[in-house]
Amino acid sequence: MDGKIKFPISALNLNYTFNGGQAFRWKCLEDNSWIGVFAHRIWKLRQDEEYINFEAVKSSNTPEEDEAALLIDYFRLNEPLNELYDEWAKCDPIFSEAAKKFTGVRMLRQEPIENIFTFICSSNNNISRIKSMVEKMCTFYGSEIGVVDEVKYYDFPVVENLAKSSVLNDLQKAAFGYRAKFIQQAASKIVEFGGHDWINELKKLPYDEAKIELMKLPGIGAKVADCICLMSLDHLEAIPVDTHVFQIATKYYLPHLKNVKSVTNRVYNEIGDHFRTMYGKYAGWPHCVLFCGELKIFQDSPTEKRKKPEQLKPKKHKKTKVS
DNA sequence: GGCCGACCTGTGAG
DNA sequence: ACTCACAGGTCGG
Repeated sequence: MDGKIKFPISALNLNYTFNGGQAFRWKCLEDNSWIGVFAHRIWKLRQDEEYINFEAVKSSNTPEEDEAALLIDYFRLNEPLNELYDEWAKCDPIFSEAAKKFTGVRMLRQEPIENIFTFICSSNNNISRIKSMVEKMCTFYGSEIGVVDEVKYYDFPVVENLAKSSVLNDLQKAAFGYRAKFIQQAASKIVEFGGHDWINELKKLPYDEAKIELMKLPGIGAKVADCICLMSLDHLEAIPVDTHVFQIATKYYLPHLKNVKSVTNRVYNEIGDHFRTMYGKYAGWPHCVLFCGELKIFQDSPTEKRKKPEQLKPKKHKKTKVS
């Protein structure tokens, strides 16, 4: 490994953080290390009790940087997570319960362009297809960073590449469906608005104004805009209200919304405001912890199935890997 | 301003 | 094998 950061595993859980619906490019390898891309590098991460061990591969034309600092920024390691958990637990017994299992969930600070186009793909879509679409964008339009374990890794494409007119046809052929048009058009608009300067403005604007700006892009409605605000623009009070969050809200906090026909703008804002009133400025973070509790991927693990008895049905042809 | 239906396509449960 | 609802929603009427 290239380096290590002294950081307890109790305050960063890579599994919950990477599989909690924030990012779509991280993969867990058989030796329990994680491999993924950000900051123009291929990262291999491996934790032990005390340290985050890391290895970073970059292309020859990528400038040197303090790579530990890049990790600290990406994982927001300077945020005292245990203290924050304590605060949120005081505000909310439901959080307190979820926090017992979901420790070390960190809001990543992702790259806005990647975040924007990933979440345009996410709408009305399933996780595995979202992942494959993101990888397609990277291999089609991203530059190769390097090879690790005989696998090529690509950077997320620059926005100018996604704005090209040929992208529409390419992505339609690659089965992107109606999102092909959203991607090409959104990229064009971002370039038109000023590219990275526009992105940087969004970070400086107040949350609600940044959200309005984002919603000028095709394929970005309230929910996706909130994902982007929360995950890559440092607006941690954003609460993306999707089907899962709606379920959580009606089950635990706002039962009167149980039989609304659809999540209208009014309902959407009521749910977000409820979380913000409860938790304050960082509301999106504890929301993310609660969200983990709703995800299928984190349920029914053999050691802790206590949710639904009917899921104890015998599984056919289930092969268990023995390591 | 709120509500409703259509929407590309792959995945996974039945 | 073969449906068919659904997937971290958005858009236009």
